[in-house]
Amino acid sequence: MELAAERRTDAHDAVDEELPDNLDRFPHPHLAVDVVLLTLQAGALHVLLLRRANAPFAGAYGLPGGFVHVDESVAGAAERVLATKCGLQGVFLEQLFTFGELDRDPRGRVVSVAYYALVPATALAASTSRDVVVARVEVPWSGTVGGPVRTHADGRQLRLAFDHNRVLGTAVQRLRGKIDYAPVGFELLPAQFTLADLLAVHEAVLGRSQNKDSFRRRLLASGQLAPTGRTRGGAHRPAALYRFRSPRSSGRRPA
Amino acid sequence: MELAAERRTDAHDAVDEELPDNLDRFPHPHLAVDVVLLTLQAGALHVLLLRRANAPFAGAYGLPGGFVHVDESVAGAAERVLATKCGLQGVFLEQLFTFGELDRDPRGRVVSVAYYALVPATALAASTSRDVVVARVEVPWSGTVGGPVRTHADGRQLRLAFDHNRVLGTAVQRLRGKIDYAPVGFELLPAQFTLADLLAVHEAVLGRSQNKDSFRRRLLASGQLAPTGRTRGGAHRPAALYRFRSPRSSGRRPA
DNA sequence: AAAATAGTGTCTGTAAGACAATATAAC
DNA sequence: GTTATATTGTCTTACAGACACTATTTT
Repeated sequence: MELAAERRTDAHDAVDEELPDNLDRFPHPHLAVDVVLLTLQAGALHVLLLRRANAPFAGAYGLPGGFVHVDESVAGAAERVLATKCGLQGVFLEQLFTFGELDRDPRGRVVSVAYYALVPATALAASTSRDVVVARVEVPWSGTVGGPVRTHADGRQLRLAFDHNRVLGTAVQRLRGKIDYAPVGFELLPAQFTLADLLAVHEAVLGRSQNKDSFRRRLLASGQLAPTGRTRGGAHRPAALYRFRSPRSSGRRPA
Repeated sequence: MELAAERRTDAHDAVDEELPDNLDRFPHPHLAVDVVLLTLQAGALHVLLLRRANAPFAGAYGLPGGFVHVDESVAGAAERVLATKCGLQGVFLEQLFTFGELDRDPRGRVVSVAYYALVPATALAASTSRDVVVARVEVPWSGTVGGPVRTHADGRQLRLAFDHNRVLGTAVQRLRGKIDYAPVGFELLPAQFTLADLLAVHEAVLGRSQNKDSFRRRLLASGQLAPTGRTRGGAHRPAALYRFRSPRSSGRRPA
Protein backbone atom coordinates (compact mmCIF):
# COMPACT_ATOMS: atom_id res chain seq x y z
CA MET A 1 0.00 0.00 0.00
CA GLU A 2 2.66 2.46 1.05
CA LEU A 3 4.90 1.31 -1.76
CA ALA A 4 2.19 1.61 -4.38
CA ALA A 5 1.39 5.09 -3.26
CA GLU A 6 5.05 6.03 -3.37
CA ARG A 7 5.52 4.72 -6.87
CA ARG A 8 2.44 6.42 -8.24
CA THR A 9 3.41 9.64 -6.53
CA ASP A 10 6.89 9.61 -8.04
CA ALA A 11 5.57 8.93 -11.50
CA HIS A 12 3.21 11.85 -11.25
CA ASP A 13 5.96 14.12 -10.06
CA ALA A 14 8.14 13.09 -12.98
CA VAL A 15 5.80 14.72 -15.47
CA ASP A 16 7.28 18.10 -14.85
CA GLU A 17 8.22 18.38 -18.48
CA GLU A 18 5.21 16.79 -20.14
CA LEU A 19 1.75 15.39 -19.64
CA PRO A 20 1.39 12.70 -22.32
CA ASP A 21 -1.98 11.05 -22.72
CA ASN A 22 -1.01 7.82 -21.02
CA LEU A 23 -0.16 9.69 -17.84
CA ASP A 24 -3.72 10.87 -17.65
CA ARG A 25 -4.46 7.33 -16.52
CA PHE A 26 -2.50 7.85 -13.34
CA PRO A 27 -5.03 8.48 -10.65
CA HIS A 28 -5.35 12.16 -9.93
CA PRO A 29 -8.05 14.03 -8.06
CA HIS A 30 -11.36 14.68 -9.75
CA LEU A 31 -12.35 18.31 -9.94
CA ALA A 32 -15.85 19.63 -9.34
CA VAL A 33 -17.58 22.95 -8.83
CA ASP A 34 -20.31 23.73 -6.33
CA VAL A 35 -22.44 26.84 -6.47
CA VAL A 36 -23.84 28.59 -3.41
CA LEU A 37 -26.77 30.50 -4.83
CA LEU A 38 -27.88 33.07 -2.28
CA THR A 39 -30.94 35.25 -2.39
CA LEU A 40 -33.19 37.19 -0.08
CA GLN A 41 -36.70 36.13 0.77
CA ALA A 42 -38.90 37.64 3.46
CA GLY A 43 -35.96 39.61 4.78
CA ALA A 44 -33.84 36.54 5.35
CA LEU A 45 -30.91 35.00 3.52
CA HIS A 46 -31.87 31.91 1.53
CA VAL A 47 -29.88 29.33 -0.38
CA LEU A 48 -30.90 27.17 -3.32
CA LEU A 49 -30.55 23.46 -2.66
CA LEU A 50 -31.25 20.39 -4.78
CA ARG A 51 -32.64 17.13 -3.53
CA ARG A 52 -30.16 14.44 -4.43
CA ALA A 53 -31.65 11.60 -6.42
CA ASN A 54 -28.64 9.32 -6.24
CA ALA A 55 -26.11 8.05 -3.73
CA PRO A 56 -24.27 9.23 -1.84
CA PHE A 57 -26.58 11.26 0.37
CA ALA A 58 -29.59 10.24 -1.75
CA GLY A 59 -32.64 12.13 -0.56
CA ALA A 60 -30.58 14.75 1.22
CA TYR A 61 -30.18 18.27 -0.05
CA GLY A 62 -27.00 19.61 -1.51
CA LEU A 63 -25.60 22.49 -3.46
CA PRO A 64 -25.89 22.42 -7.24
CA GLY A 65 -22.60 21.16 -8.60
CA GLY A 66 -20.89 19.15 -11.27
CA PHE A 67 -17.57 17.93 -12.51
CA VAL A 68 -15.25 20.20 -14.42
CA HIS A 69 -14.87 18.99 -17.98
CA VAL A 70 -11.48 19.01 -19.67
CA ASP A 71 -12.74 21.36 -22.34
CA GLU A 72 -14.13 24.10 -20.11
CA SER A 73 -12.61 26.46 -17.62
CA VAL A 74 -13.44 26.13 -13.95
CA ALA A 75 -15.39 29.38 -14.05
CA GLY A 76 -17.14 28.09 -17.15
CA ALA A 77 -18.14 24.95 -15.30
CA ALA A 78 -19.66 27.07 -12.56
CA GLU A 79 -21.61 29.05 -15.15
CA ARG A 80 -22.77 25.83 -16.78
CA VAL A 81 -23.98 24.42 -13.46
CA LEU A 82 -25.80 27.66 -12.75
CA ALA A 83 -27.43 27.62 -16.16
CA THR A 84 -28.20 23.91 -16.30
CA LYS A 85 -29.33 23.27 -12.76
CA CYS A 86 -30.73 26.66 -11.81
CA GLY A 87 -31.71 28.11 -15.17
CA LEU A 88 -29.78 31.29 -14.50
CA GLN A 89 -27.41 33.32 -16.63
CA GLY A 90 -25.59 36.60 -16.28
CA VAL A 91 -25.91 36.84 -12.53
CA PHE A 92 -23.23 37.73 -10.01
CA LEU A 93 -20.92 34.73 -9.74
CA GLU A 94 -17.59 34.74 -7.96
CA GLN A 95 -15.10 32.16 -6.84
CA LEU A 96 -15.40 31.41 -3.14
CA PHE A 97 -12.90 28.81 -1.99
CA THR A 98 -11.49 25.47 -3.03
CA PHE A 99 -12.26 22.59 -0.72
CA GLY A 100 -9.64 19.91 -1.00
CA GLU A 101 -9.86 17.65 2.04
CA LEU A 102 -9.29 13.95 1.49
CA ASP A 103 -12.54 12.64 2.92
CA ARG A 104 -15.02 15.19 1.64
CA ASP A 105 -16.59 12.84 -0.93
CA PRO A 106 -17.23 9.18 -0.12
CA ARG A 107 -17.09 8.31 -3.83
CA GLY A 108 -13.42 9.06 -4.01
CA ARG A 109 -11.01 11.91 -4.32
CA VAL A 110 -12.96 14.97 -5.43
CA VAL A 111 -11.68 18.49 -4.99
CA SER A 112 -14.35 21.14 -5.33
CA VAL A 113 -13.99 24.76 -6.35
CA ALA A 114 -16.91 26.54 -4.73
CA TYR A 115 -18.52 29.63 -6.23
CA TYR A 116 -21.19 31.85 -4.81
CA ALA A 117 -23.91 33.56 -6.78
CA LEU A 118 -26.20 36.39 -5.75
CA VAL A 119 -29.62 36.88 -7.33
CA PRO A 120 -32.75 38.84 -6.53
CA ALA A 121 -35.61 36.74 -5.26
CA THR A 122 -37.56 37.54 -8.41
CA ALA A 123 -35.03 35.63 -10.52
CA LEU A 124 -35.90 32.39 -8.76
CA ALA A 125 -39.67 32.49 -9.10
CA ALA A 126 -39.71 30.56 -12.37
CA SER A 127 -37.23 27.83 -11.51
CA THR A 128 -39.24 26.28 -8.70
CA SER A 129 -39.46 22.53 -9.08
CA ARG A 130 -40.12 19.71 -6.69
CA ASP A 131 -36.46 18.88 -6.18
CA VAL A 132 -35.46 22.49 -5.80
CA VAL A 133 -35.77 24.12 -2.42
CA VAL A 134 -34.87 27.64 -1.40
CA ALA A 135 -33.96 27.19 2.23
CA ARG A 136 -33.66 29.87 4.83
CA VAL A 137 -30.14 30.27 6.20
CA GLU A 138 -29.77 30.82 9.91
CA VAL A 139 -26.37 32.07 10.99
CA PRO A 140 -25.54 31.28 14.62
CA TRP A 141 -22.40 33.41 14.73
CA SER A 142 -21.85 37.12 14.59
CA GLY A 143 -19.57 39.20 12.45
CA THR A 144 -17.19 37.32 10.19
CA VAL A 145 -16.26 34.70 12.73
CA GLY A 146 -17.45 31.89 10.51
CA GLY A 147 -18.60 28.38 11.26
CA PRO A 148 -21.54 26.12 10.49
CA VAL A 149 -24.94 27.52 9.64
CA ARG A 150 -28.43 26.06 9.74
CA THR A 151 -30.76 25.65 6.80
CA HIS A 152 -34.51 25.52 7.19
CA ALA A 153 -37.22 24.64 4.69
CA ASP A 154 -40.87 23.91 5.33
CA GLY A 155 -40.34 24.37 9.03
CA ARG A 156 -37.70 21.70 9.46
CA GLN A 157 -33.96 21.81 9.55
CA LEU A 158 -32.07 20.25 6.66
CA ARG A 159 -28.91 18.22 6.86
CA LEU A 160 -26.74 18.93 3.84
CA ALA A 161 -24.77 16.44 1.78
CA PHE A 162 -20.97 16.30 1.73
CA ASP A 163 -19.25 19.30 3.35
CA HIS A 164 -21.83 21.62 1.85
CA ASN A 165 -22.74 23.12 5.18
CA ARG A 166 -19.17 24.28 5.56
CA VAL A 167 -19.20 25.61 1.99
CA LEU A 168 -22.39 27.52 2.69
CA GLY A 169 -20.96 28.89 5.92
CA THR A 170 -17.90 30.09 4.04
CA ALA A 171 -20.13 31.82 1.50
CA VAL A 172 -22.04 33.67 4.21
CA GLN A 173 -18.77 34.63 5.84
CA ARG A 174 -17.42 35.96 2.56
CA LEU A 175 -20.59 37.88 1.81
CA ARG A 176 -20.60 39.45 5.27
CA GLY A 177 -17.02 40.52 4.89
CA LYS A 178 -17.60 41.96 1.46
CA ILE A 179 -20.92 43.78 1.63
CA ASP A 180 -19.50 46.70 3.58
CA TYR A 181 -16.96 47.74 1.01
CA ALA A 182 -18.03 46.14 -2.26
CA PRO A 183 -21.23 46.76 -4.19
CA VAL A 184 -22.75 43.32 -3.75
CA GLY A 185 -25.92 44.23 -1.90
CA PHE A 186 -27.47 45.38 -5.17
CA GLU A 187 -27.14 41.89 -6.60
CA LEU A 188 -29.77 40.66 -4.17
CA LEU A 189 -32.28 43.32 -5.23
CA PRO A 190 -34.24 44.03 -8.40
CA ALA A 191 -32.97 46.79 -10.67
CA GLN A 192 -34.89 49.49 -8.82
CA PHE A 193 -35.02 49.63 -5.06
CA THR A 194 -35.43 52.02 -2.16
CA LEU A 195 -32.89 52.81 0.49
CA ALA A 196 -35.01 50.88 2.96
CA ASP A 197 -34.77 47.84 0.67
CA LEU A 198 -31.02 48.10 0.53
CA LEU A 199 -30.80 48.58 4.27
CA ALA A 200 -32.88 45.44 4.78
CA VAL A 201 -30.45 43.54 2.59
CA HIS A 202 -27.49 44.67 4.63
CA GLU A 203 -29.24 43.83 7.87
CA ALA A 204 -30.21 40.38 6.63
CA VAL A 205 -26.71 39.64 5.43
CA LEU A 206 -24.92 41.03 8.45
CA GLY A 207 -27.40 39.58 10.91
CA ARG A 208 -27.80 42.73 12.94
CA SER A 209 -29.62 46.01 12.67
CA GLN A 210 -27.77 48.87 11.02
CA ASN A 211 -27.88 52.56 11.72
CA LYS A 212 -30.39 53.96 9.31
CA ASP A 213 -29.11 57.52 9.16
CA SER A 214 -25.47 56.86 8.54
CA PHE A 215 -26.38 54.10 6.12
CA ARG A 216 -28.36 56.57 4.04
CA ARG A 217 -25.62 59.19 4.13
CA ARG A 218 -22.88 56.72 3.35
CA LEU A 219 -24.67 55.18 0.38
CA LEU A 220 -25.76 58.49 -1.07
CA ALA A 221 -22.27 59.90 -0.66
CA SER A 222 -20.66 56.84 -2.24
CA GLY A 223 -21.95 57.72 -5.67
CA GLN A 224 -23.09 54.15 -6.24
CA LEU A 225 -26.75 55.10 -6.31
CA ALA A 226 -28.49 56.86 -9.15
CA PRO A 227 -31.95 58.26 -8.46
CA THR A 228 -34.52 57.13 -10.98
CA GLY A 229 -36.86 60.02 -10.24
CA ARG A 230 -39.60 57.54 -9.55
CA THR A 231 -41.04 56.57 -6.20
CA ARG A 232 -42.71 53.51 -4.85
CA GLY A 233 -45.81 54.11 -2.79
CA GLY A 234 -46.25 51.86 0.19
CA ALA A 235 -48.78 52.38 2.92
CA HIS A 236 -47.57 55.90 3.57
CA ARG A 237 -45.08 58.36 2.19
CA PRO A 238 -43.52 56.80 -0.89
CA ALA A 239 -39.77 56.24 -0.98
CA ALA A 240 -37.50 57.27 -3.82
CA LEU A 241 -36.38 54.48 -6.11
CA TYR A 242 -32.70 54.16 -6.95
CA ARG A 243 -30.74 51.98 -9.27
CA PHE A 244 -27.18 50.83 -8.99
CA ARG A 245 -24.78 53.10 -10.86
CA SER A 246 -22.09 50.89 -12.35
CA PRO A 247 -18.58 52.29 -12.00
CA ARG A 248 -18.10 52.54 -15.76
CA SER A 249 -21.23 54.65 -16.37
CA SER A 250 -20.38 57.22 -13.76
CA GLY A 251 -21.77 60.13 -15.75
CA ARG A 252 -25.32 61.12 -16.35
CA ARG A 253 -27.09 58.94 -18.82
CA PRO A 254 -30.06 59.74 -21.06
CA ALA A 255 -33.41 59.31 -19.39
CA MET B 1 -13.85 16.10 -32.29
CA GLU B 2 -17.09 17.64 -31.18
CA LEU B 3 -18.74 14.25 -30.92
CA ALA B 4 -15.91 12.77 -28.91
CA ALA B 5 -16.04 15.66 -26.50
CA GLU B 6 -19.76 15.27 -26.13
CA ARG B 7 -19.53 11.60 -25.37
CA ARG B 8 -16.79 11.98 -22.82
CA THR B 9 -18.64 14.77 -21.17
CA ASP B 10 -21.81 12.77 -20.81
CA ALA B 11 -19.97 9.80 -19.40
CA HIS B 12 -18.34 11.95 -16.80
CA ASP B 13 -21.61 13.53 -15.82
CA ALA B 14 -23.17 10.13 -15.37
CA VAL B 15 -20.96 9.36 -12.40
CA ASP B 16 -23.19 11.26 -10.05
CA GLU B 17 -23.76 8.15 -8.00
CA GLU B 18 -20.32 6.57 -8.06
CA LEU B 19 -16.72 7.01 -9.11
CA PRO B 20 -15.52 3.49 -9.93
CA ASP B 21 -11.85 3.02 -10.70
CA ASN B 22 -12.33 2.63 -14.41
CA LEU B 23 -13.88 6.06 -14.62
CA ASP B 24 -10.66 7.54 -13.34
CA ARG B 25 -9.40 6.81 -16.83
CA PHE B 26 -11.77 9.34 -18.33
CA PRO B 27 -9.73 12.45 -18.94
CA HIS B 28 -10.24 14.97 -16.19
CA PRO B 29 -8.20 18.05 -15.31
CA HIS B 30 -4.94 17.65 -13.49
CA LEU B 31 -4.68 19.54 -10.24
CA ALA B 32 -1.66 21.42 -9.04
CA VAL B 33 -0.72 23.89 -6.33
CA ASP B 34 1.48 26.94 -6.68
CA VAL B 35 2.90 28.85 -3.75
CA VAL B 36 3.55 32.58 -3.78
CA LEU B 37 6.15 32.97 -1.07
CA LEU B 38 6.40 36.63 -0.14
CA THR B 39 8.92 38.27 2.11
CA LEU B 40 10.42 41.65 2.80
CA GLN B 41 13.97 42.55 1.87
CA ALA B 42 15.48 46.01 1.97
CA GLY B 43 12.07 47.50 2.56
CA ALA B 44 10.58 45.99 -0.57
CA LEU B 45 8.29 43.08 -1.24
CA HIS B 46 10.08 40.06 -2.66
CA VAL B 47 8.90 36.74 -4.05
CA LEU B 48 10.68 33.41 -4.15
CA LEU B 49 11.05 32.00 -7.67
CA LEU B 50 12.62 28.82 -9.00
CA ARG B 51 14.53 28.50 -12.24
CA ARG B 52 12.77 25.87 -14.31
CA ALA B 53 15.06 23.07 -15.47
CA ASN B 54 12.58 21.44 -17.83
CA ALA B 55 10.11 22.40 -20.52
CA PRO B 56 7.85 24.20 -20.76
CA PHE B 57 9.44 27.53 -19.96
CA ALA B 58 12.81 25.88 -19.32
CA GLY B 59 15.23 28.46 -18.02
CA ALA B 60 12.48 30.84 -17.02
CA TYR B 61 11.49 31.47 -13.44
CA GLY B 62 8.29 30.27 -11.92
CA LEU B 63 6.53 29.82 -8.62
CA PRO B 64 7.26 26.68 -6.64
CA GLY B 65 4.49 24.22 -7.35
CA GLY B 66 3.56 20.62 -7.82
CA PHE B 67 0.74 18.27 -8.57
CA VAL B 68 -1.76 17.34 -5.91
CA HIS B 69 -1.45 13.66 -5.07
CA VAL B 70 -4.56 11.56 -4.55
CA ASP B 71 -3.51 10.76 -1.01
CA GLU B 72 -3.02 14.30 0.26
CA SER B 73 -5.27 17.28 0.73
CA VAL B 74 -4.81 20.36 -1.41
CA ALA B 75 -3.59 22.31 1.60
CA GLY B 76 -1.28 19.42 2.36
CA ALA B 77 0.14 19.60 -1.12
CA ALA B 78 0.86 23.30 -0.63
CA GLU B 79 2.62 22.53 2.64
CA ARG B 80 4.61 19.77 0.95
CA VAL B 81 5.71 22.08 -1.85
CA LEU B 82 6.69 24.71 0.68
CA ALA B 83 8.69 22.16 2.68
CA THR B 84 10.22 20.34 -0.26
CA LYS B 85 11.06 23.21 -2.56
CA CYS B 86 11.60 26.01 -0.05
CA GLY B 87 12.61 24.13 3.08
CA LEU B 88 9.99 25.90 5.15
CA GLN B 89 7.50 24.66 7.70
CA GLY B 90 5.01 26.24 10.05
CA VAL B 91 4.83 29.57 8.28
CA PHE B 92 1.76 31.57 7.35
CA LEU B 93 0.13 29.78 4.42
CA GLU B 94 -3.31 30.59 3.09
CA GLN B 95 -5.29 29.70 0.02
CA LEU B 96 -5.29 32.48 -2.54
CA PHE B 97 -7.29 31.61 -5.64
CA THR B 98 -7.84 28.75 -8.04
CA PHE B 99 -6.75 29.38 -11.60
CA GLY B 100 -8.71 27.26 -14.00
CA GLU B 101 -8.38 28.71 -17.48
CA LEU B 102 -8.08 26.26 -20.34
CA ASP B 103 -4.82 27.46 -21.82
CA ARG B 104 -2.80 28.20 -18.72
CA ASP B 105 -0.49 25.19 -19.12
CA PRO B 106 0.83 24.13 -22.55
CA ARG B 107 1.30 20.56 -21.33
CA GLY B 108 -2.41 20.04 -21.02
CA ARG B 109 -5.33 20.72 -18.74
CA VAL B 110 -3.94 21.75 -15.38
CA VAL B 111 -5.95 23.63 -12.80
CA SER B 112 -3.87 25.24 -10.09
CA VAL B 113 -4.87 26.14 -6.57
CA ALA B 114 -2.60 29.00 -5.58
CA TYR B 115 -1.51 29.64 -2.02
CA TYR B 116 0.45 32.51 -0.60
CA ALA B 117 2.94 32.30 2.21
CA LEU B 118 4.45 35.07 4.29
CA VAL B 119 7.84 34.68 5.96
CA PRO B 120 10.36 37.00 7.57
CA ALA B 121 13.45 37.59 5.48
CA THR B 122 15.52 35.76 8.07
CA ALA B 123 13.71 32.51 7.28
CA LEU B 124 15.05 32.51 3.73
CA ALA B 125 18.72 33.08 4.48
CA ALA B 126 19.54 29.38 4.58
CA SER B 127 17.62 28.22 1.52
CA THR B 128 19.60 30.19 -1.03
CA SER B 129 20.65 28.02 -3.94
CA ARG B 130 21.61 28.71 -7.50
CA ASP B 131 18.16 27.95 -8.90
CA VAL B 132 16.38 29.91 -6.20
CA VAL B 133 15.98 33.62 -6.61
CA VAL B 134 14.23 36.06 -4.31
CA ALA B 135 13.04 38.68 -6.75
CA ARG B 136 11.88 42.16 -5.92
CA VAL B 137 8.23 42.77 -6.74
CA GLU B 138 7.36 46.08 -8.32
CA VAL B 139 3.66 46.92 -8.26
CA PRO B 140 2.59 49.39 -10.97
CA TRP B 141 -0.90 49.91 -9.63
CA SER B 142 -2.20 51.55 -6.49
CA GLY B 143 -4.63 50.36 -3.91
CA THR B 144 -6.26 47.02 -4.52
CA VAL B 145 -6.90 47.61 -8.21
CA GLY B 146 -4.92 44.56 -9.21
CA GLY B 147 -3.14 43.67 -12.40
CA PRO B 148 0.26 42.48 -13.54
CA VAL B 149 3.37 43.19 -11.51
CA ARG B 150 7.06 43.26 -12.37
CA THR B 151 9.73 41.07 -10.85
CA HIS B 152 13.36 42.11 -10.72
CA ALA B 153 16.45 40.13 -9.79
CA ASP B 154 20.09 41.04 -10.29
CA GLY B 155 19.05 44.27 -11.94
CA ARG B 156 17.02 42.73 -14.74
CA GLN B 157 13.33 42.08 -15.15
CA LEU B 158 12.15 38.49 -15.14
CA ARG B 159 9.49 36.96 -17.33
CA LEU B 160 7.59 34.35 -15.39
CA ALA B 161 6.41 30.97 -16.60
CA PHE B 162 2.76 30.07 -17.13
CA ASP B 163 0.27 32.58 -15.70
CA HIS B 164 2.46 33.03 -12.67
CA ASN B 165 2.65 36.78 -13.08
CA ARG B 166 -1.10 36.92 -12.72
CA VAL B 167 -0.94 34.63 -9.71
CA LEU B 168 1.67 36.85 -8.11
CA GLY B 169 -0.38 39.94 -8.86
CA THR B 170 -3.38 38.35 -7.21
CA ALA B 171 -1.29 37.55 -4.13
CA VAL B 172 -0.14 41.15 -3.82
CA GLN B 173 -3.70 42.33 -4.28
CA ARG B 174 -4.92 39.99 -1.57
CA LEU B 175 -2.17 41.00 0.82
CA ARG B 176 -2.87 44.68 0.29
CA GLY B 177 -6.54 44.16 0.96
CA LYS B 178 -5.89 42.14 4.06
CA ILE B 179 -3.08 43.89 5.89
CA ASP B 180 -5.28 46.72 7.13
CA TYR B 181 -7.69 44.57 9.06
CA ALA B 182 -5.97 41.24 9.61
CA PRO B 183 -2.76 40.60 11.53
CA VAL B 184 -0.60 39.52 8.62
CA GLY B 185 2.08 42.21 8.77
CA PHE B 186 3.69 40.36 11.66
CA GLU B 187 4.27 37.33 9.47
CA LEU B 188 6.82 39.28 7.47
CA LEU B 189 8.79 40.26 10.57
CA PRO B 190 10.89 38.38 13.10
CA ALA B 191 9.31 37.60 16.47
CA GLN B 192 10.39 40.90 17.98
CA PHE B 193 10.06 44.16 16.11
CA THR B 194 9.66 47.87 16.60
CA LEU B 195 6.72 49.97 15.54
CA ALA B 196 8.94 51.50 12.87
CA ASP B 197 9.60 48.00 11.51
CA LEU B 198 5.91 47.24 11.32
CA LEU B 199 5.20 50.58 9.70
CA ALA B 200 7.84 49.85 7.07
CA VAL B 201 6.12 46.53 6.35
CA HIS B 202 2.78 48.22 5.83
CA GLU B 203 4.31 50.86 3.61
CA ALA B 204 6.12 48.28 1.51
CA VAL B 205 3.01 46.18 1.10
CA LEU B 206 0.64 49.04 0.42
CA GLY B 207 3.10 50.87 -1.79
CA ARG B 208 2.60 54.25 -0.21
CA SER B 209 3.72 56.04 2.92
CA GLN B 210 1.50 55.72 5.96
CA ASN B 211 0.72 58.23 8.67
CA LYS B 212 3.13 57.46 11.46
CA ASP B 213 1.10 58.87 14.33
CA SER B 214 -2.20 57.26 13.66
CA PHE B 215 -0.46 54.01 12.80
CA ARG B 216 1.12 53.96 16.22
CA ARG B 217 -2.12 54.80 17.98
CA ARG B 218 -4.14 52.31 16.00
CA LEU B 219 -1.76 49.42 16.52
CA LEU B 220 -1.24 50.11 20.22
CA ALA B 221 -4.99 50.43 20.74
CA SER B 222 -5.72 47.23 18.83
CA GLY B 223 -4.29 45.05 21.57
CA GLN B 224 -2.35 43.01 19.04
CA LEU B 225 1.01 44.17 20.31
CA ALA B 226 2.63 43.03 23.53
CA PRO B 227 5.61 45.04 24.75
CA THR B 228 8.62 42.90 25.49
CA GLY B 229 10.19 45.45 27.79
CA ARG B 230 13.32 45.34 25.71
CA THR B 231 14.54 47.96 23.30
CA ARG B 232 16.64 47.88 20.21
CA GLY B 233 19.29 50.56 19.95
CA GLY B 234 19.83 51.99 16.52
CA ALA B 235 21.91 55.02 15.79
CA HIS B 236 19.98 57.09 18.28
CA ARG B 237 17.17 56.74 20.77
CA PRO B 238 16.30 53.04 20.95
CA ALA B 239 12.80 51.89 20.07
CA ALA B 240 10.70 49.56 22.16
CA LEU B 241 10.46 46.01 20.91
CA TYR B 242 7.05 44.39 20.63
CA ARG B 243 5.87 40.93 19.81
CA PHE B 244 2.61 39.84 18.25
CA ARG B 245 0.00 38.93 20.83
CA SER B 246 -1.96 36.04 19.40
CA PRO B 247 -5.72 36.25 19.98
CA ARG B 248 -5.79 33.04 22.02
CA SER B 249 -3.10 34.14 24.51
CA SER B 250 -4.74 37.45 25.26
CA GLY B 251 -3.74 37.38 28.91
CA ARG B 252 -0.38 37.90 30.48
CA ARG B 253 1.96 35.00 29.94
CA PRO B 254 4.88 33.89 32.10
CA ALA B 255 8.13 35.67 31.28
C1' DA C 1 25.67 70.50 22.61
C1' DA C 2 24.11 68.67 18.15
C1' DA C 3 21.82 65.23 15.59
C1' DA C 4 18.61 61.79 14.94
C1' DT C 5 14.99 58.92 15.98
C1' DA C 6 11.22 57.52 19.56
C1' DG C 7 7.25 58.78 21.64
C1' DT C 8 3.43 62.24 23.55
C1' DG C 9 -0.01 65.93 23.39
C1' DT C 10 -3.12 68.71 20.97
C1' DC C 11 -5.81 70.65 17.31
C1' DT C 12 -8.75 69.87 13.31
C1' DG C 13 -11.59 67.71 9.84
C1' DT C 14 -14.41 63.85 8.66
C1' DA C 15 -17.75 60.54 9.36
C1' DA C 16 -20.77 57.71 12.19
C1' DG C 17 -24.38 57.35 15.92
C1' DA C 18 -28.21 59.50 18.08
C1' DC C 19 -32.10 62.11 17.79
C1' DA C 20 -35.11 65.91 16.68
C1' DA C 21 -37.70 68.07 13.05
C1' DT C 22 -39.95 68.28 8.70
C1' DA C 23 -42.21 66.15 4.36
C1' DT C 24 -45.49 63.33 2.03
C1' DA C 25 -48.40 59.95 1.33
C1' DA C 26 -52.77 56.75 2.89
C1' DC C 27 -56.68 56.60 5.67
C1' DG D 1 -56.38 65.56 11.13
C1' DT D 2 -53.97 61.17 12.34
C1' DT D 3 -50.67 57.84 11.35
C1' DA D 4 -46.69 55.89 9.39
C1' DT D 5 -42.77 56.12 6.82
C1' DA D 6 -39.29 59.07 4.16
C1' DT D 7 -36.03 62.57 4.36
C1' DT D 8 -33.37 66.42 6.28
C1' DG D 9 -30.84 68.88 9.88
C1' DT D 10 -28.18 69.16 14.08
C1' DC D 11 -25.47 67.72 17.97
C1' DT D 12 -22.09 64.60 19.88
C1' DT D 13 -18.48 61.34 19.75
C1' DA D 14 -14.64 58.67 17.78
C1' DC D 15 -10.76 58.57 15.11
C1' DA D 16 -7.40 59.70 11.46
C1' DG D 17 -4.21 63.30 9.75
C1' DA D 18 -1.22 66.98 10.85
C1' DC D 19 2.04 69.03 13.61
C1' DA D 20 4.31 70.79 17.61
C1' DC D 21 6.69 69.27 21.53
C1' DT D 22 9.33 66.25 24.68
C1' DA D 23 12.49 62.13 25.54
C1' DT D 24 16.51 59.35 24.93
C1' DT D 25 20.25 57.84 22.82
C1' DT D 26 24.94 58.37 19.88
C1' DT D 27 28.48 61.28 18.34
